[in-house]
Amino acid sequence: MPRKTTTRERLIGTAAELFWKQGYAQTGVNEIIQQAQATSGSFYHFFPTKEDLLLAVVDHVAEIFETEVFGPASEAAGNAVERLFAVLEHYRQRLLDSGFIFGSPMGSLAAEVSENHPLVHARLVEIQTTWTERVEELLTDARDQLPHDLDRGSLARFVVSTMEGAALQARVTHSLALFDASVAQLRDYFSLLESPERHVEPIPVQVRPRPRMQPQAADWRSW
Amino acid sequence: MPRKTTTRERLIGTAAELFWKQGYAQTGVNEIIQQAQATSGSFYHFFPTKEDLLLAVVDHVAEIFETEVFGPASEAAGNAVERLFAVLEHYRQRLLDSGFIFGSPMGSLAAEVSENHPLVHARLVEIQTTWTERVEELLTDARDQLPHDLDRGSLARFVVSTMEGAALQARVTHSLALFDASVAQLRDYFSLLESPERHVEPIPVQVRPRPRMQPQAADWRSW
DNA sequence: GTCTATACCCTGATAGAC
DNA sequence: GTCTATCAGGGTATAGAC
Repeated sequence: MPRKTTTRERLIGTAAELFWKQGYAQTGVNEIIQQAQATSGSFYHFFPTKEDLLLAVVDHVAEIFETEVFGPASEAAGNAVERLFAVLEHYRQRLLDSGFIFGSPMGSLAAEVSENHPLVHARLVEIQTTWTERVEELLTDARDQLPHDLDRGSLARFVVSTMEGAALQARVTHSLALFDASVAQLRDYFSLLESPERHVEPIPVQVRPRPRMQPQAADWRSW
Repeated sequence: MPRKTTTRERLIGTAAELFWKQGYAQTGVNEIIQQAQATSGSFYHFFPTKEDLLLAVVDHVAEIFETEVFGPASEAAGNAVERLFAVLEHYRQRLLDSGFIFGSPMGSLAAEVSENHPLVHARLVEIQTTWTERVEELLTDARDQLPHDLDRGSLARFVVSTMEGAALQARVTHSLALFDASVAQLRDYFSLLESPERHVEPIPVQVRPRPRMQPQAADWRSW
């Protein structure tokens, strides 16, 4: 892999950064070309339109999450819950390394782009779904540490929402305070879930079956 | 208040909607003018530049949150925790009424705009801080229902992050599934916090003082 | 305060030589 | 695959009459 960076790769990489920093619409093609040290001709050779570049950037981001956030975390030490928090730790590191521009890159792109670019929007939803499934898998691996009546799908969605919200706010405030607070609270929640009085083994006799959310969530119709 | 809508108000209102839906940069001034049934001349009479309109829109959104999300919730029935969840319920309603456009309006604007418009960015951070304080006040009102050693600032940040993340994702997926799941989990977390074995009164003798997050969060340096 | 008309620039995109 | 030169169109903003 001593191969040098190709023009195509440079274009995608710098476009990704500029899109995170300034948004898609605010970033001109010329700006990308200039900063990637390419030319107009080669740009339109690789990407017939700006939207094609956007799609490539989205895939690029998905790849980063795979290779630098979820991937490494799944090989982290400790039990499944620890691996889940390793995901957050890696996210945090990306946030820090990028000077806070890598905050909810999917979410903010989606917010800007969803209306006018259905193709891109569909891809973004797809990626987000993948993340939620990844988290749910980790929760399934951790099922023995968690209450047996836990709604893992719901908890996975919660984790992803929190992750994205915290990252977005870290980006906006240029500070990790909110991100760290959120992670700490999430850890506290997990430690309560893992506590013995809550963690009843799948034994017929159930100790004080505290009513879970679903019943009283009746008025929160889910669509 | 039978006063008719002024041109200025119409401009701000439609601009707000268009900015949420398409983003700031993707929305042309002409588009706003047309949809608000105004004209170029009157537009630039009120707003010397497009950025000035953006500032007005941001304030408008803050006002909506005040009058339709936080305000009504603070008069809701029930204890302080219930009032907190009333905030989320009102947010949910706005999300629904707007056809999911009103999802993290501050967060997504901030993401798009922060780099190039320092003034707007500052205002957005300020507003976000206000929300966090509002939530923290509610938690303070609810202090008797919560563990006495609870870090309320941290929990408030967590609630806001979750709220924003869930709203953003509701918007992206055009579904309340993630939002509702997040609220349900948050409720579960609160119910665990409120549970008797956790809720030790400020009595010298403390029952099984489970270590809270702060100690083990040492490596999560907060900036 | 509101209108019409228009200036001016930067945008994404193309053509065709090398 | 890469370059330079250039186009057509939409962008923000202005001028000046009413």
